[in-house]
Amino acid sequence: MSIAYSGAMPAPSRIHRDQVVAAARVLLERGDSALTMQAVAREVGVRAPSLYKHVRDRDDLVGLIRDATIVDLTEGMLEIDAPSASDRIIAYARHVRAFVARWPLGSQLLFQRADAHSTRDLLQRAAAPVVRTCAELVGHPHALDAARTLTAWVYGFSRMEQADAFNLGHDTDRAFEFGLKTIVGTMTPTR
Amino acid sequence: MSIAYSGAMPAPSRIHRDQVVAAARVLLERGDSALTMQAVAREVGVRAPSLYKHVRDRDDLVGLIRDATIVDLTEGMLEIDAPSASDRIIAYARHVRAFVARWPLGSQLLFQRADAHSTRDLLQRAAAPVVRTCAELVGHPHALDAARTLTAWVYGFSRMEQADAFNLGHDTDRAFEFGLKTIVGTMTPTR
DNA sequence: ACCTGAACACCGTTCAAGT
DNA sequence: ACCTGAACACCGTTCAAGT
Repeated sequence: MSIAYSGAMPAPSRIHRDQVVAAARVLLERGDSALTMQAVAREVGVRAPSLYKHVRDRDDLVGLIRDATIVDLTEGMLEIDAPSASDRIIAYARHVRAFVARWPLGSQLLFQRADAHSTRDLLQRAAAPVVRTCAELVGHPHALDAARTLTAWVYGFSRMEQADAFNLGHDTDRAFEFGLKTIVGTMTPTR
Repeated sequence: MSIAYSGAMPAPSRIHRDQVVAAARVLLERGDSALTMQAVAREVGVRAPSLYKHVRDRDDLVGLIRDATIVDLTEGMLEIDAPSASDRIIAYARHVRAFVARWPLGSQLLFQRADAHSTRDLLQRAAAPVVRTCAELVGHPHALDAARTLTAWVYGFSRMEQADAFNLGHDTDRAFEFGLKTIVGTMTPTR
């Protein structure tokens, strides 16, 4: 045997917090009431009380889901690399829409009141690529305002779409592209 | 005594469903976990089991909160009456923002998945004034698209604001007016 | 015909006891 | 040092018994 091992050695953790959070994210998508500590525990092959070695309580777990969701979204944003700034903005918006469609419940946590400083940092990091690209398009003085306008719209639209509000159902893609063109149009004056 | 009364007469309901829902709306704003059947019951002066004469279960109650919230929002919209169409659009947007600020948790229900047909109808009725005014501004072909773009933005912005996301804190009013001017600007070409 | 106490199921959480 | 069964508190919900 390659590694010295003693039977009296403390038991190494069989699970990692990331696995817990990942399992919880999936369960949440089956509805808020599906996210029970027992279900999460079963999913990671352990009993419910063991989870409290990795998360403080259920609220803490939900907070961790939120953080993981923001990080996941950010990673997708960072993979986007289009030549022109306006193409990049468009790609960002489409990515957010697809992300919300993939994690409808999880993405609802994004803009839930967040007191935790760390969460606010993560949100800021997620927004950075959009703000940067907006700066290229409209200059620094209005970059932040423009980025917020785009973000608010794309988030709101995606949420409405998931809720199937306003009978958006019929032609969602067309409706999305209309709004996108409208918003991006204000950043790229015809020349 | 003015009304004939018999002691054997069935007891008339001491509470009305509207009171239950109204109490529940207020409790929800203290956090989702504050909305317990017992708390609602206490608020209307009754015991928890009695509530089941008026609502099917807790999920049903939340659905009723959502519906009442939409109706409340709609009533506020209908009170708005500005001379010019663009002034009305601006007033609608500001009203939504103020409404979300007043009912942050309740308004989160607005764009939660709704299967109930009645809820979809209520949402449509809430949107009607905005759609109508957009038609005045941009003509019928794009009225729906324009209304959706505005609605998505104002809802998204308000939600971000309530979440205190992106450190919006500093100058929210200015940020809101910037976005509003941007969106309304696309509906009222400078002439 | 509404209201209630008692009872039950289920979930979050703690903790002493295992390994 | 992690894991677990047992136990407890709390909440949603049902129901038989009151009026």
